[in-house]
Amino acid sequence: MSDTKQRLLDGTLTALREHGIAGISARTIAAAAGVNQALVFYHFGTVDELLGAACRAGTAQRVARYAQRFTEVGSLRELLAVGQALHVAERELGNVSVLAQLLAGAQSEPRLAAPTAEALQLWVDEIEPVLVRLLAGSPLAEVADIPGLARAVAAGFVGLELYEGVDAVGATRAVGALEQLAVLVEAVDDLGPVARRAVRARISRTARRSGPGRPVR
Amino acid sequence: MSDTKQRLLDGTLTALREHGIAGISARTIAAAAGVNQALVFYHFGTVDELLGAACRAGTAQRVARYAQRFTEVGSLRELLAVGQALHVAERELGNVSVLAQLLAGAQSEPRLAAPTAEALQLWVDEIEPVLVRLLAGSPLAEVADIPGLARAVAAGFVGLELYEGVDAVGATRAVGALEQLAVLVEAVDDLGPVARRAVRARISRTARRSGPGRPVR
DNA sequence: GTCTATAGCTGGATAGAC
DNA sequence: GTCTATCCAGCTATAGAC
Repeated sequence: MSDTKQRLLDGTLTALREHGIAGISARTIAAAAGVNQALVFYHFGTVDELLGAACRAGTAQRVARYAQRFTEVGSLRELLAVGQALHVAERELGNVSVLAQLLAGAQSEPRLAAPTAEALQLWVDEIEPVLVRLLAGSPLAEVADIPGLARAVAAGFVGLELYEGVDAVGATRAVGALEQLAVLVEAVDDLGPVARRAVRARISRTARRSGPGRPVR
Repeated sequence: MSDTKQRLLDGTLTALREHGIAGISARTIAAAAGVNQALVFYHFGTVDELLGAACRAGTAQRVARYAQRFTEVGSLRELLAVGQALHVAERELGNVSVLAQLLAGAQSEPRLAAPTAEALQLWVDEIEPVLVRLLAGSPLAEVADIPGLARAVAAGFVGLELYEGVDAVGATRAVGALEQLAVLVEAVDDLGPVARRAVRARISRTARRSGPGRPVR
């Protein structure tokens, strides 16, 4: 990868963090990258193409950096802790708030939809096996759609990132509350056999009754 | 409220839905509102001011429309169903995807932060009493920070809206999985006294142990 | 591959007629 | 209050020198 191309990819992420999707342009990107504005078009054709490429490359890099940590997660609360660490680190250097900006842009720019969906999927692909592992044998796993849950976690994380940008105190509080939810799930998993059977019975009964609640496969 | 002012407020929401925060301008707003471009500045001074005003007014209107339904919610899954209905209706007419756009814009436009935070708070103020009511007597309520949970729900909803724009199938699946989580919580609430005590004991033990998990008050 | 220069357009914002 | 006209900044994209 040529140096200039990489500088443009990095500069795109920096510019997205500083100016948001509303303030992005070949000029703001080039300024952040420290290169000439015309090189955006020489190397990537259009600004949107560069945005898509930066989204893919940047997310892949970040995901690779956290892959190891995900495999070491041993509980739902540890998963939340990794999410917290990721959030703090990425707020400074990274790619998650960038992903939120690109998701917002993709809502009305169809050409951004595919790259952003793929980038989010990279995170989902990390989260999903962790959940499969953590919830193995849990009553929840018997009725819940784990891939769906992984998607909810990834999407919810993006929503919390955006919320954090306008209300840091509220966002901290929200994360704390989610930790309590994780505690509940873990508590159910740690129940004795009798109570556990009761929960399981209750869950499968409810799941059978409710059509729209069944996981989509 | 003068007719033109209202048309501009409505036109702002339409323009945000059609072009996103990246494509918003006095001209696109005026076109959507069917008025002259200069009137944006006459009535609101700047585009950002108009964005803030539209955010407040539009959200207040939508929240009022759903307030009644929130009071009628009798279970967590009914709350999710209201969220679903809201999502479907707002995707066509509304204000939630607009809120996502404004949140994205607010990340790098400090003047948008206050209005968007207030708008999100309007939704939180609806969700919070519902959760208080639904979780009264639940083991979860004893350790969880309900206001925090309401914030997580609102922020997560925004994240799901953004995700839906790039992967509709994945988003549907995510919502289905959340419904299963609601089933779990309800199942715990419906347990007999013995099993219930076991869960409660397990939860408070874990809650005491984990510093960062305690609700912020 | 990288630069300067520029065409052509869209944007925020204002002046001034009505 | 609303319109036309306009200034000027910033934008995408390309042409052409180096």
